[in-house]
Amino acid sequence: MNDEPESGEGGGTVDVLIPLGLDQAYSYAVPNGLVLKPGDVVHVPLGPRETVGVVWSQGSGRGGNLKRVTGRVDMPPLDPALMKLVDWVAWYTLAPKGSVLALVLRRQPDDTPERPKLGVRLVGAPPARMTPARARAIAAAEGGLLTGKSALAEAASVSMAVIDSLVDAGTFSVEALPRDAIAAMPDPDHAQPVLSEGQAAAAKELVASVQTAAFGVTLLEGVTGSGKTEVYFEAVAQAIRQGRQSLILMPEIALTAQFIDRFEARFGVRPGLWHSAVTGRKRERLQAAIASGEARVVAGARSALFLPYRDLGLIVVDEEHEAAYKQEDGVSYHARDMAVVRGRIENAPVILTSATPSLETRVNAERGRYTHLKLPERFGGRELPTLGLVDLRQDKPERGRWISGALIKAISDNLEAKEQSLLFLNRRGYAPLTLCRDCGHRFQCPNCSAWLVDHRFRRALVCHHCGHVERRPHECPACHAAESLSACGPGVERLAEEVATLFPQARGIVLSSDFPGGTERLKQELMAVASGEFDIVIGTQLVAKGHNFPGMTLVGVVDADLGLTSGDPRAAERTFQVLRQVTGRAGRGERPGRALLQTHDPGHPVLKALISGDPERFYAAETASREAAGLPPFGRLAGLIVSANTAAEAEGHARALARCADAPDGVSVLGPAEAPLAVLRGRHRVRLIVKTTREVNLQDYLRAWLKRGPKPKGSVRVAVDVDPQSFL
DNA sequence: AGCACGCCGACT
DNA sequence: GTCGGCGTGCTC
Repeated sequence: MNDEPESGEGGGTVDVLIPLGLDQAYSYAVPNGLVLKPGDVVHVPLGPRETVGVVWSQGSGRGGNLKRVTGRVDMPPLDPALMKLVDWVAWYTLAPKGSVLALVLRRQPDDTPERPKLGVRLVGAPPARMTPARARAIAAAEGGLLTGKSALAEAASVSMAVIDSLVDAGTFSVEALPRDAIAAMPDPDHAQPVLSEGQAAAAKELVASVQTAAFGVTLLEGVTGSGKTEVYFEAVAQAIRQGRQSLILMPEIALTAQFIDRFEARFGVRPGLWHSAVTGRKRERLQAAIASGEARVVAGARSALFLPYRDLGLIVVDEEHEAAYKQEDGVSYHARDMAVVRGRIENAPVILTSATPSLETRVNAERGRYTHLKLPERFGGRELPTLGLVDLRQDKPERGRWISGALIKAISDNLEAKEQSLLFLNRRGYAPLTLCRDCGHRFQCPNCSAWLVDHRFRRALVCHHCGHVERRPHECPACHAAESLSACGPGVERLAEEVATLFPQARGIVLSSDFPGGTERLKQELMAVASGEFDIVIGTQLVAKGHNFPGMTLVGVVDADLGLTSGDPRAAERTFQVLRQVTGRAGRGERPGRALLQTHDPGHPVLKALISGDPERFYAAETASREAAGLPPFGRLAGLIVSANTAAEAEGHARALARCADAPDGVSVLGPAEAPLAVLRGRHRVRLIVKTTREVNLQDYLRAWLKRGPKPKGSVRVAVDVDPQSFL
């Protein structure tokens, strides 16, 4: 029966990939009686211990004295499509194959036995001694239904002790609650959505793409409130009708109760939820349900991409432009791109949704590789806010002030009308720079080249790059002049000071990621803002997305130029996206909204595109400016990260890489001069932008380069801005 | 991922 | 003189 009679091992040999940082599968002998095929999960000896691994191929074994496979693991085998995905992602990200396999195999260190949740049921006579609390508990359990113990206690507003006493009295029986269904069957016809004409047309196209069951990517573009979710739900419904699975990828923070409610309203059940907070047995059960095909719809963060779906019929990437899709530690990949690749491998249509599509996605849409569907209007007749620029050269705030006359007027009007205002400034702390008026000394981070940000509430100087914190001194450390330190520029804390001076009667709040009291308090405050408890919100990026503020009718962007001048090739794009998001916060309730953006450069193409309301204009402007700067077009970029211990070392590596990369035709490095030096936790990382033409396979080139050197001392990683479509 | 080996800083 | 820091290398 065996093809390899020469080996003493009747089963021949297999190459086993181990989920560790190994790029090559190791060969093992297969003991007699064991039949293994690619995809099988096995136990193998590795050095002094045992590990799991996956049979990657039949033996190309090196004959001789191989260790033997210990045995098969009782687990469904990896299907060929998933193996292909692992191979592809490893090749593309330059990560060892084993590291990518680890994303798929994710062994949860979890031995917690499943603790059945206990419920109680009203079965017996009331107890001899009745008390008001007992009566309430019995009333709440009326009907003889099995109710969760703690839920019942809460419903009757009694303590658990009361329930327990009733159990002892024989009034209640204790039974195990049925395990909550991890993946109930969604009903595609549970609730028919009401779609506008435009939405229905887009939905029809998406449904058709699911019906053909062929790979294809559709960009579904529409502003917040245009009903993107309802539209792609129709594609999900179609996949359910066909008995196939759907994956909805979303940024972790987007997996909110709000989304789940909408899903439940449409399909009658909750989707399978996959994110970092789902752990233990629940995670295991969901994984099993996904592998068996029982879980029809999975909504998950980026790691859901590597789950073993049995029959994937649709992938949705919600908010495709979100930076959260980038994984930068370990295997660095962009989940949106890998989703497209998985769709191709599984032959499933892919839907990307966004209000502000990323440039690479726009490029793909423009080149016709993606179908582009637009939902132009806000649903329900709600108007988009009107946007206006304030020219700070004309309307100049006083020295040490940052709010222009026009914006002050707008805020006062809003206060008078009892409507909320949002002041957006993407800068935490009090002031971004502190200097000595006497000697000109500037406070700089000892690790990085960045200025230290004054956090006055915390009485500290903080580096926003590496997290370095020092006390804010009273005298200049260079010239020892007393009381000479001066804050330069505004942060949200300083802005709050100005707001308090200008509008002493207004109720204001500062919302930023260093909100005192942590995330929980922050959530509470967001709710408080939504219910109208504050008049003026001063916030960073944090307020740009997420919570809806129905009473917010004015958004003032304090410094719209911030982020337009940085050396980062994606800075303009990010600025455009965040400004579009934050200005879109105005007028989400009953009343129409408006936004004022303060700028020193009203003619800036990014701002003009923003004001026009047409994102295509931003894309056109960016393309033109990149061309003018001699930068390669988007879609052909790779970021290369080189780590080193000193700035000089990093610089040297960068040069070596640049020289090396210049060798083949079509690959070049936009040298270290253009690569901003960033320092992370005391370790310098140089990011190089490598450009390639489509004729040259950058991945293969870099892989070859890594093998033959000159090898830099630090680690080298390839970031994930390359466009995988070029290689599909 | 573990685990060994190996090379420089502060201690019994 | 050693203990121990973690950088680098190896596991069929």
